[in-house]
Amino acid sequence: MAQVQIKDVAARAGVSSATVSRVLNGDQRVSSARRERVLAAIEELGYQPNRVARSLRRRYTDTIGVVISDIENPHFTQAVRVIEDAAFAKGHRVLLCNTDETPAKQAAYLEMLAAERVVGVILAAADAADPTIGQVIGYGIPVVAFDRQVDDPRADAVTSDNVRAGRDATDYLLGRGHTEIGFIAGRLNIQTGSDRLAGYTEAMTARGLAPRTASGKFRIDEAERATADLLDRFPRTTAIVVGNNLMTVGALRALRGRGIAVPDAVSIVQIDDPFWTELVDPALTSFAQPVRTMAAQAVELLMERIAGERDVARHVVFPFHLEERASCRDLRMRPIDRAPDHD
Amino acid sequence: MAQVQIKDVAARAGVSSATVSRVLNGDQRVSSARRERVLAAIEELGYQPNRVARSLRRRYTDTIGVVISDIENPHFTQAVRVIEDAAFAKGHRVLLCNTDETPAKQAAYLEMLAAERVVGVILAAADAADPTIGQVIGYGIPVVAFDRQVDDPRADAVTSDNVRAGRDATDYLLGRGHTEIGFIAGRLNIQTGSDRLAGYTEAMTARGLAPRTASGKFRIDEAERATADLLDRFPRTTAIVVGNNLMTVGALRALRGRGIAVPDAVSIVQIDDPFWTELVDPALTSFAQPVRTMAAQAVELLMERIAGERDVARHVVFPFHLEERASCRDLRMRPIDRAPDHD
DNA sequence: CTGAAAGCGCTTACAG
DNA sequence: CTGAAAGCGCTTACAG
Repeated sequence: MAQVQIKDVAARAGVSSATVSRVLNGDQRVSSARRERVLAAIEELGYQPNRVARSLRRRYTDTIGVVISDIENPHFTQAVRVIEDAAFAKGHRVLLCNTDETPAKQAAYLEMLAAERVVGVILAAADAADPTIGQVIGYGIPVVAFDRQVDDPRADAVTSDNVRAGRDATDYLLGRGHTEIGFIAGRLNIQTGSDRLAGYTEAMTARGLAPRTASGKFRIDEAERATADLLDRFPRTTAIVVGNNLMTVGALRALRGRGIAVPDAVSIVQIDDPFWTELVDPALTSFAQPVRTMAAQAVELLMERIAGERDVARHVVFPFHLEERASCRDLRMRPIDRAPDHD
Repeated sequence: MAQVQIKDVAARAGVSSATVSRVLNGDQRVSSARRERVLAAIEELGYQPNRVARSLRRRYTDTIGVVISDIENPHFTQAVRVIEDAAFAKGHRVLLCNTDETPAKQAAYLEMLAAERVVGVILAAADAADPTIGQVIGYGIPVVAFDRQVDDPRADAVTSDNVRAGRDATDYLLGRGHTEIGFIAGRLNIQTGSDRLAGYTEAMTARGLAPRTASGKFRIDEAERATADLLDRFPRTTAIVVGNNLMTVGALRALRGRGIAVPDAVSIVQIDDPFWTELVDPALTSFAQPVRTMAAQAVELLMERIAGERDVARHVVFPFHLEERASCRDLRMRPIDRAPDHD
């Protein structure tokens, strides 16, 4: 209960607190005789340096803040895993915050991280325009935007080419003869949401087709409702692009609820590729992001900033890649239940 | 860059630092005139109190440590979500640590949390016997074991009735005419792993049947291998109980890899019930834990300890419940492809 | 109600 | 190589 402090160790070893501190911090200018005594005393007393005091004195911590918008989304979970691993290996701790896509929570957490004097922040922003981001950077704390760009130009960023993913997913279906293609969008105030929608819209209008969308807000339940809504409005829909992995769960629930077969009646392309995708019936054709690589990149950018090795902001964009599975039907093939055309 | 401190605010407001501190901490004994001036100065200067200094002075933080063993397991993710929410609502921050089921990492993180002087710890232990747990408690920091019991009797605990889940899952299959039942076990040095296995073994031996198990170590890839191994050793297996949700992914991969149909050739019962379960083909019959309720309970126990309201350790155990879906075949029914028996 | 002063437990120039 | 002393930025008895 009464915690052992540096002066207790010093007394036991018969040296000053300064010497104990030097041993603790690997300062070479300590005689080996004294070093041994100090080490022995630390061992005997079970001394644990108080990191709060150390941080106060040094004026910085060794903690990095990671702010994500949805801890229940495997996309972010995978990223956190990589970030935490890399940070731990470099002697950093991770203070993890979950904003639930709520701007107010994001601001509160960023303020906390600033007050905590963390050395850096990795942020999947719920609100790209949040002025708190600028405040954090103003305190000299580097910020790396992950998954989503932020407005402040001083922040580094690691993102995917979301516009392209939306476009490619749509083109994939267009190329297989679909034209009645719907889109289940994420939150439109979030870059991944609006960019993927923009890509879809671009691909549709390039072919002279009218977009047909509904918002699932990156959530399972909302996506289920949105999909039902889309099907009501456009009963002739033959294909749906779903804007992220959680919304796919909702979309599939809606389709099953109505007894609509995938891919026979409606084809599905998913943006994202979580680990359970291939177990679904049918296995889902997906556009996958290299999440782990992206997370590692984010840590790398942050470390460069913390080390003061770089002053100009960098923005790294990763491509998606197609995982072709079984959830899309090719409408150019002869339908099974019709008589063959003569040619 | 040059951060605003309490003395800057004091100077601006024409009061002492003590007064600023009192305003900050809601001390009632400050005249409203001065309070207003202080508040105005804080606003004008954009002052953010340094929490590190505050923590050092107060000798405690408002951070709680959450140590989980696998952040990529939805079971823990759901729990973290609830814990973080509840903690935030009560003015606490969460320092999240991921041990990857590694005892060494657990010890390192617990030491860090102790050095950080967190107010409490929620721990899903990778190593129940870790002496560091006792050290943390010895520092006066309450520990609540989550998901898995720890050896130190001073810790509170919130767990599920894992023995019973293993037994019930096995009995479920026995009741449907299966006898050639295998078990894909988790890590046996972890309580959830050994308890579920114990329940399975109990149910089998009660019927005079020999257990047949393989260890998937709570991991997808290991479970795939383990399942293949089990099928090699026991080709007549008609049913498998899988010890957690991630291992189900591996088990299904192994079965599909060999073209074994579920449930026609082999039935599956899963312990755990993640959100993607019902999308799998076939939807999986599962024994589900009330994870969110358990997480909320863990926070509650921790808060009681932090508030000093309770001295004796409590252990709360939750039951699993059966979600009956489509992954089990009833062998007592007449097989479709055989001629009817005469009776 | 208010302020001067001590102190939280470290680290680090400074002097020797 | 070593120690005495100052100081990190707050909070909180203490005295008034």
